[in-house]
Amino acid sequence: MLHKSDVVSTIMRLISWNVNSIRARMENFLKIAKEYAPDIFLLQETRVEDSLFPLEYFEDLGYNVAIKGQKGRNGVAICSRHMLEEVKSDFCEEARYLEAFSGGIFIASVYVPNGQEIDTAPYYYKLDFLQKLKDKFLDFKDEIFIAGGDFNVAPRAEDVYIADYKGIAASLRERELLKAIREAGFQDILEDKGYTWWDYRHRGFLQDHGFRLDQFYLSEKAHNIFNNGDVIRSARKLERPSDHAPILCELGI
DNA sequence: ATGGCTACGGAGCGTAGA
Repeated sequence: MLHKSDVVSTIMRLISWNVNSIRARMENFLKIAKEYAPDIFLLQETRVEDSLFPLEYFEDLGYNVAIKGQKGRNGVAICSRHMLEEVKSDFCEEARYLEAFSGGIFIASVYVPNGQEIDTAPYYYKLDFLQKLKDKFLDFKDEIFIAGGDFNVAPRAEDVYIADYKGIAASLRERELLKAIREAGFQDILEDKGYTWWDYRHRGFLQDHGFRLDQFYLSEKAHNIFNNGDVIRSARKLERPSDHAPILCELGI
C-alpha cells in the first residue's frame, strides 16, 4: 500500500466512455482497461438493466462499481479502484447521471439526451437537462470535481467536421447552455484534442467525419492539479467499436 | 446520402442514437 509520503507525486487517471452497450463492448472494454488501467471509469450508454450488468468482469479487475441502468437504452456507471462514497443518482428519472466521491475527488458520469431534432419535445428536454446540469455542477464548485460524459453537444464550430453545420448537437441554444457551464467555472480540458464521435453510417471514422461530443468539465480545484488529457482514438479502430472514443484525464495528486 | 450502421427488444421490424 502506497502512502503519500512514499512518493513525490501520484497520478490519478480517469477515463470517460460512451460504450454504446456495455455487454456488446465487453471485449473492447477489457482491452482499454488493460492498456490504460485507469483509477476511475465513467461510463455512459451501458444499455442494460442493473440485474444484467456484467459486474463480475469489473470486480475481477479490482473495480468497485456504481450503476444506474435501464432496459435497452441510456445507463451510466462509475467504476473506481477506490471506495465509492456518497453515490447519488436522483438528478433525473432516466439513467443519465451518477455522482460519487472516490479517491479524494468528486466525480460524475453524465449522459445528456440526444435531442433528436431542433424544436421537438426531446430537444426542449435536452435544453432543460443542460440548464439543470449547470446548477448541479455548481454544488461542487469549491470541490475537486470532474464531470465526464457524452454531452451530446459540439461546443464550437471547429468541433464538427462540417464547417457550417447548425443542426442537432450544434444549435445556438445548446451551445449557449454548455458555454454557461464553462463560464460558471468548469473547464473543458480537451478542446484541442479533436473529435470523439463518428457516425457508424457513411463510414464516418475512415473519413474523420466526426463531432467532439464527449467532454470532461473540471472545477477550478481539479483544474489546478490537471496533468494531461486526450481522446483515445485507437479504440474506434477496434473490432465492433463503440461509435464514441474514450476520453482520458490525468490529475497529479 | 433525413436509406446506407449498430444495438436493443423480442421475435417483425420499429426505435434510438446524433
